Amino acid sequence: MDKIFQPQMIDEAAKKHWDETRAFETKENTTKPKFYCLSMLPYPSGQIHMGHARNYTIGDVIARYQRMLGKNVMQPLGWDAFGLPAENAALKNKLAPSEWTYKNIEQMRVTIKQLGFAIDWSREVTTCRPEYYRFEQQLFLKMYAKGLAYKKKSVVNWDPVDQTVLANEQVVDGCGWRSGALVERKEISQWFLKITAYADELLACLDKLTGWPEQVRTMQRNWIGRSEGLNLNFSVIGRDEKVTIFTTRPDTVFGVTFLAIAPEHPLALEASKSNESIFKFLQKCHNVKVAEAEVATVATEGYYTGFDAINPLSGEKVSIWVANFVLMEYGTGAVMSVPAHDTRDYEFAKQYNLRIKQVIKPIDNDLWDINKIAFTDKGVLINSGEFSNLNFDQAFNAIAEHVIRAKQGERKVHYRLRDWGVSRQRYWGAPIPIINCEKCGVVPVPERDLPVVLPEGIKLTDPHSPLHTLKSFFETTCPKCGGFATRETDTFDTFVESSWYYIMYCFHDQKYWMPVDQYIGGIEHAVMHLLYARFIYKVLRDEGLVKGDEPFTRLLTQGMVLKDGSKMSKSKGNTVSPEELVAKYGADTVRLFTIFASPPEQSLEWSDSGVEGAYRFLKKLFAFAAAHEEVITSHNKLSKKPEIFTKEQQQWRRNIHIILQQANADMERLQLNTVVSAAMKLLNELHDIPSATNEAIIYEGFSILLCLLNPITPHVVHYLWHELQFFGDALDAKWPQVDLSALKQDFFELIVQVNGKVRGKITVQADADEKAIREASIANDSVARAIGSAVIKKIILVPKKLVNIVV
RNA sequence: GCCCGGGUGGCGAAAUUGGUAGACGCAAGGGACUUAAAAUCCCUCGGAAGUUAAAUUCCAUGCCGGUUCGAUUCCGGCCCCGGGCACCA
Repeated sequence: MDKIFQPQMIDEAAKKHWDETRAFETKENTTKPKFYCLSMLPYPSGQIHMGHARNYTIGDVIARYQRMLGKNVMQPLGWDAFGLPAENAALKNKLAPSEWTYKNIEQMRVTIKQLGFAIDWSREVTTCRPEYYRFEQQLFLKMYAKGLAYKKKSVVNWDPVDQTVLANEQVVDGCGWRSGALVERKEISQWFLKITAYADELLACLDKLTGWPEQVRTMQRNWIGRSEGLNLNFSVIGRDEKVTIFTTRPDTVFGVTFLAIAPEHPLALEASKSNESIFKFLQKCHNVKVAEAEVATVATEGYYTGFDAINPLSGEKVSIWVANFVLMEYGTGAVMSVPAHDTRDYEFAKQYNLRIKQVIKPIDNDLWDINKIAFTDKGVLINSGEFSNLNFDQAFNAIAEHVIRAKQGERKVHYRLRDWGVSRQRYWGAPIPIINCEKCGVVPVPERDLPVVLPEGIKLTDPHSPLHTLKSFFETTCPKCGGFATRETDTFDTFVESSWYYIMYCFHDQKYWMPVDQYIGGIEHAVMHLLYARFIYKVLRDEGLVKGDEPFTRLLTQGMVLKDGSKMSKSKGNTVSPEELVAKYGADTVRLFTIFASPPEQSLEWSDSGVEGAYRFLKKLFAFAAAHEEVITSHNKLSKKPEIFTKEQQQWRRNIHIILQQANADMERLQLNTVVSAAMKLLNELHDIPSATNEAIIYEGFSILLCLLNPITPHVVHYLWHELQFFGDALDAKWPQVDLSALKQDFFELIVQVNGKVRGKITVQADADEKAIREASIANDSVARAIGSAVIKKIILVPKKLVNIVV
C-alpha cells in the first residue's frame, strides 16, 4: 500500500468501485430484512451548505451501518423543486424558474456525489416534473370527491401596490418587501385540506411513535391542541343575535364580566359603522400581517362596541368588546373573559377598568387577594349560585348539563389545529386540477386529463403569476358541459409535494419498502412538514394505496450548523463550502468532523481547526496501517487457531472490547460523535501494543477499528480493507460483536466515598462479599483519615461501582 | 405572547438507569527531531489554596432553593440563548 495518505486518489478509487459494482442500487430481497433510510429532500437553492452535508452524512452513517448489520438498505435522494425562491431568483436574473431550478439541481448533485453517500440514484425524484405531481393532482381529486378538499375564504397578506399576495417572509416591518407598501389583510377564496378530520388519529398515533424524539411528539400534541369544553351562547341585548364562545373553563362562567370579539367579527364591523374610534381600530388591525407571532406581540388594545349581552347562567349584563388578541380563525372568533381567573383577561380588565369578579377560590387556601393577581388554577366555586361549592369536574359537568337542557350551548371538543390551506397564488408550483365554469361552477379535472401540466420555461417580468394571462393554460373547456371555462390558477403549497415524496422513491415496490425505517432531517420541520406527511399518509391508507398507519418509524431531528454561535447563512457571510473542504481534505475528513463535532440532535459549532484534527486522525490511521501492513496481511493468511493469551494480552483484548462495547451501544442510540471517540481511543490503544509479538491482537483490533469507521469514513476504509487483504467488499463487512469472554476480569476497582465525597479507591476480587468490601474500604488510608473518629452510620454498596460510607 | 429545546474547562464535547465531573478532540504552553519551517512524536493543561516538588484540601456543570447517603442527571422558581408559530423550506 501507499505510504502517504492521498485522500483525493482514495476517494476517486472508492467511488469508481461503487459505481462499477452498482453498489447502492436496490431491489426487493426476501432473504434480508429491509431498511429504508431517508433524509429530508433538499430545496435546490443552488448550493449544498453544511446543513445538507451534515444531514446526509448522518443518514449515510446509519445506512452503511445497517448494511453491515446485514440489512437490505435503500437510501434515495430527490429535489423539492417548487417554491418561492425560484420565482425570486427568476425575477432578479430574468430567467425562467424552471431553468434556474434544473441548473441548481445539476450543480448540487455533483457536490452531493463528492461526499460519497450510499445513495440509490436510480430512484431520484424531482417534484416539479409532471410525472411526479400528476399523482398529487390525482390524490387531490380523490380528496375532493370525499369532501376532504374544499374551498373557503381566508386571510392573506395583500400588497396593495404590487396587487399580489405576500408570504409572511415577504412582509418586513408590516410592509411589502418590494413595494414598501403597508400590507393589508385580505380575504380571498382558497383551497383547504381537511386535516382536522384526522386530528384525533394524528394525536392518538403519537403514542405509538416510540421511535420519535419525545420533544417532537410533545410539539405535535400541543400543535393539535385538543381541548374539551363548552360552546356557550350569549344573547346580545336588543338584537336578535347571539355571540357564541368556546371555553374550557365553564366553572368560571359566573365570573364573566365582558366578552371579547375579533376585529373581523360581524358584530365588530356593525359597531364600526357608528363609532369612529372602532372604525380606526379595525383599520389598524387590518394592517397587521397574518403571522400569529406578529399578532401576539402587538400591544393589547380593545374598544367597547356599545353592545351588551346576557350571561346565560348568572343573568348578568356583560359588555362586548372588540380586542386585537382575539383571532377570527380560532374557534368562534369570540371569547368570554373572566378577569379574576385568567391572566390576559385580568390585565385587560385593569387596563380598561372593567369589573373583576372572583368565582373560584383555592382548594386549600381561602385567602386570595384578587386585587393583586388573577387566580388561574382550578379550585372550588363561589358566588356561582346553585353551582357554588362544587369543584372543577363537578361544576364542568353540572354546568354543561344545565346549558344543554336550557339550549344555551353544547359540549364541544376543540382543536387548535386548523385545516391546511394549500392554495398559493403563485406560478412556480403544481397546478390545482380544477376548472371553473360559468355554468357548472367548480369542476374537477377528469382523471384521464391528468396531469395538468404547468407551462415551463416562462420568464417572469413582474411578481404576478403569468398563469392568468397565458391563454394556452388558462382557457379550456368545461369537462361537464363542453363550454368555455378557465383553469384554477392557484398552485399547491410546496408542503404538499414533500408530504408524500418518500413513496415516489419506491413507487413500484412501496409495499416492500414502506414504512421508512429511519427518517433524518432538521428540527425546524418538527411540526408542520412532519404533521402534513402523517396526515397525507393516512389519507393514502384510507384510499387503500399504502399499508400501515404511519410513514416514519424512527425519526432523528438533527441540529443546525453554526459558526461563531449563529446559524451559517449567506446573509451573515459565515458559510463554509463543502466543495472547497472536500477538495482540500477529501470527503472522509468532512464526514468525520461533521459526525465527531457534536451529537446529531444538537447544533454543531463549526471549527476550522477541528477539521484539521479530523484530517490528522485519518493520517494517523493511514500511517498505522502502512506501518503494520506486513503484520496484518501475514496474519490474514494464517489459518485461525484458538489463541492462548498472556495476562498482558488479555488486558489489551479487554480494553479493545470495552471500547467496542461502548461504540456498539452508541451506534444503536445514534450517539455518533462518541463512536468516533471510540475509534480514536482504539487507535491510541493499538499504538501502545508492541506489534512484533501481538499480531493476532493488532489484527483483531485494527479490523474492529476499520469496521467502526466504515460507515463514517468509507473511502479510506475501502482502500485499507482492500490493501490489508481483509475478506470481501468493505461495504458488506460484518459489524463486529463484543467478545464477552474478553471482558471478564478477576478484580474490580471500587470508588470509596465518605458522605458522598470520593476519598479513595480499592481493588477487590470479583467474587468478594459485602463483608470483605466493607473491611477493605475502611482499611484504605485516605478513607480512614476522612472518617477519623466519626461514627459510621451506614454503608451503601453499589455493585461493581462504589462504596459510600455515611458518618 | 404561546409551544419545544439548550446552558458543563480557553473551545467542541463526555458522563447509557441518581453513583469517580471533564473521556475523546481542538487550542495553548514546554520539549524532541530539523540549518530552519512545516509535518511528526513526547509531556503539561478547570480554578483556588498549599509546597522546592508532592501529598492534600476547598470550589466548580447558567442562577436560587428543595429531595437524597450521594444531583450535570429528579422537583420548584428565575435568567440567558436557539427552533417553531400555519404563505421561507
